[in-house]
Amino acid sequence: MKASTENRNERIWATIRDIPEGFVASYGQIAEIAGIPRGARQVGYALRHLPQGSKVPWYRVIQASGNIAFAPGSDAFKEQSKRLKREGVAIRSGRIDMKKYRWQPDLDELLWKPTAAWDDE
DNA sequence: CATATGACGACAA
DNA sequence: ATTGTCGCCATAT
Repeated sequence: MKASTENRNERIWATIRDIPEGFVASYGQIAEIAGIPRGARQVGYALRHLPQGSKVPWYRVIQASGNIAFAPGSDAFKEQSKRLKREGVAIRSGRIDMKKYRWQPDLDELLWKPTAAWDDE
């Protein structure tokens, strides 16, 4: 099987699982922490392939611009907005204030999961 | 091996 | 603030 591929997605999902409630992260940010610099689109790919019923907080991942990746008005868009608001993340005109809600992992936090940030081999 | 695709991102007009 | 272009990276055909 494609072990490398699955590992990549696993890493991405694991990283997303670390986003604390009430905060969000951009696709690029997740990619970087997961060890795939410039791999924002890969995060999108991984999310799109999320197994049903997974507990990964996919809705905490948004575009770097603060926008939700889904088309405004779409069901997915509504669902994501709903979940975020429920956690206390304010959405103004379909946009989120990154300055305020962007997840900023601490060094300590990263040290707890070294494999997520420093796996190069 | 060549193209097309996409839950992205940075930047120029 | 908006919109269009081009760059990126792994997959799918």
